Amino acid sequence: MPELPEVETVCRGLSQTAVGHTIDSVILHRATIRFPIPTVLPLAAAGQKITGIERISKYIVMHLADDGRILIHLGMSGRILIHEDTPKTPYELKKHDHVEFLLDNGTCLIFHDPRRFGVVDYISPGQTTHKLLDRIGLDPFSAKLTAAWLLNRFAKRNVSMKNILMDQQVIAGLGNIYVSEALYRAKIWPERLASTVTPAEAKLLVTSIRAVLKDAINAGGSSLRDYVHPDGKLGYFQQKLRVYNRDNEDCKICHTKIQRMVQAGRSTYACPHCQV
DNA sequence: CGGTAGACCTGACCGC
DNA sequence: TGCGGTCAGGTCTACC
Repeated sequence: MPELPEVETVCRGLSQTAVGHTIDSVILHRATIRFPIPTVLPLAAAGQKITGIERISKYIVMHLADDGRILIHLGMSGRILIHEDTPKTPYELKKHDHVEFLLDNGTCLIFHDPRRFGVVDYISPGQTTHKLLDRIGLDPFSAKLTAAWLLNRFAKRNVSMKNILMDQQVIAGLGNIYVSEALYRAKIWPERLASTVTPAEAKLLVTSIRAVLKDAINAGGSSLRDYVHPDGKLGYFQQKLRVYNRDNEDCKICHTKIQRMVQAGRSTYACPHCQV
């Protein structure tokens, strides 16, 4: 369930359970995901203490004591399961458990990804660039993200608001759910061209994006358990969604029917009355 | 360069 | 119960 709030929730869970502990071993059960998982990962990571967990947009970065890093992206269906291993309750490997990280405190971290759109990569200590990290845009919570910055990026862009907000090279972290939610709060119709956005709209959009993500992170905090005992479904913030997946249901503000449309092959939801 | 389909995968669900 | 179609939280790559 990975957009930025879910990734943030995973990172907070990992910070609590994994930071300060040493990786005893890494087991690759299936290295053929979106990109092949480097075969050096187990050797490079074994014996390394995890010194920190960082979220970079939707990427999870696990910092190691020797300044190496493990990079994880959850794709569409990825999860990180945290299992407290004891001699009596060893972790039972399940289908689509592709990587196991065994820590010295008995914790077992499992990268689980049925659709295999996710990424697990190893960045060695000296490596300063990365194909995937180098191209991502501003974090939504970055102070650099202002209405003026957005207007500049939106200028003469001949794409819909939905699609430009999905573009991770502009703002990195929004996904299909929260783009609809942010545009609803900002009262902007998803098919509007980016170049037509006004300064006032851009200002409201910035606050809307942050508010939506913050709300979801707060709700996601209570769904941390899902990553320990995953049940495989949408988290608690599903109830908090105002337009996403609410096709033909009433707008919570004006009671107009929420409309579903398809943009770039993905569902978008919006209120035809509140959003212009 | 900007913009857009297609590609990669599995699983859940729905109508027949 | 089975089968085919559709849809799903992402984003890279190839092509106009």
